[in-house]
Amino acid sequence: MLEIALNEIRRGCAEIIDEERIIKLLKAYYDEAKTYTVKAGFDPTAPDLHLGHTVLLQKLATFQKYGATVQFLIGDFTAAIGDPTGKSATRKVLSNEDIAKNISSYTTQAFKILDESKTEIVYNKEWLEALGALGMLQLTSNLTVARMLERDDFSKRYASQTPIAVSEFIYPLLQGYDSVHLKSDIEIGGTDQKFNLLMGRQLQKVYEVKKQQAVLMMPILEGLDGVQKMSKSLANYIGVTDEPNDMFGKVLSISDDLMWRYFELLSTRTLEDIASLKAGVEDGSLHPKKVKEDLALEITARFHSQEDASSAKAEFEKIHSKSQIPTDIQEFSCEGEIWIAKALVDCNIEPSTSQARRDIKQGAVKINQEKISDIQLQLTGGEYILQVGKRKFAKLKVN
RNA sequence: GGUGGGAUAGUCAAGUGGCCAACGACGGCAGACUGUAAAUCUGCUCCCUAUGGGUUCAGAGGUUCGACUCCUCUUCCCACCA
Repeated sequence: MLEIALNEIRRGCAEIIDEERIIKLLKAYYDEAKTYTVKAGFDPTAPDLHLGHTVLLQKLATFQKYGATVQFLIGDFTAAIGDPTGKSATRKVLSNEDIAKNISSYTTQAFKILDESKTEIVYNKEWLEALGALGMLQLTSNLTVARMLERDDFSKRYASQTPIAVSEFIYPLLQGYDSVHLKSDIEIGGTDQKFNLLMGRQLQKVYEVKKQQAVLMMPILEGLDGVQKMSKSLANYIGVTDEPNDMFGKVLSISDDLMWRYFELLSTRTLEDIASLKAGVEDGSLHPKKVKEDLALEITARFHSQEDASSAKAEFEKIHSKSQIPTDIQEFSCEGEIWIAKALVDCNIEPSTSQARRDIKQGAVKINQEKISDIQLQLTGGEYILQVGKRKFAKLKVN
């Protein structure tokens, strides 16, 4: 029993600190039905979750399966202040309303994966605001500058003379203090959070919370390009609220190599299953496309439904494999005659008539499945299916 | 506070008086090839019913027949020194 649980917990992890502690907690759960807490912090600045976030959520769900209560920590305190971090564009300071709105959409999305009955939503504003200047000073006195500079990010920036705001030193402390207040048994986060996660351990020791939290780090999920981390700003993400068709298509568009990574971190299949799939692909008995389709189905079904997933698959095949026209196309209409380039722009499938001309010249534009080459073409009365490239469709009615 | 350097298309980055709608790289789009991909090859990548016209090189003025290029001011960045 314990072995199985542990293996599942270890799956895909980048690093575990104090695994002994986790084993003890699991043992206590099996022997005495004692539960424990797992903390994970979320930043309510971005209301849309993508698959990168779900890696963490799924790990939390695994813990729930094995006796954990999840402390779903919302960093509303830090969000209200803003983050001066130099590297990414300075975070906006959010209004309370925005934060509240983000939080509610956040949690609805999160509960597609997490078990709500075993989740406790906590807000760090509650105790951080109460900390006060004195508490803050006490907190900072636990740490030396030298220790702070151990953090990779800081030391690099210091060496390269990139500015570091003093408040940036405070953030890890606050995050660590969250663990003190919540008396978390385990905290999980991305590998980029290592320093902050360890801070929780250190502060728990100082503040004499009986035990130090174990730390489990998940790797950062690569985006669709397979190189950079999945993030909204890089537009290489799969959002959990994406339409089934989009979601299915996006999963299918990842490279074969990346697919295994997604299997490990996102699929609920067992590791043995995945290993045998991989072996099958390697010896040629399984087509990689087929395997990837299964992954796409699984992921789509998780956030929508089994039916949505299979119809997304059918739709996809219709468009791509058989190069037919999708079922749902946006419809437009206009009066009288219309010039083809203008029509494409009006139907939102081309950004400008200049671009439309170029695409027509290149043979990327089809009307009713027929390639066209005449830039001057005028459309007169009738219904047309306009297509640019493989993906952009529109239906136009000319009256 | 002082002294230098910089701001060019989605990003990086050439261009230092006309040959500039602006080299190149990345990204993006399209075509071929495929498995829908990836890799590869090719073309395109400011706007406009276009063998032409318009608007661009941080902003505002100026010099000049002509300015991304020279001058002045403004804004913002960066480096060195305090």
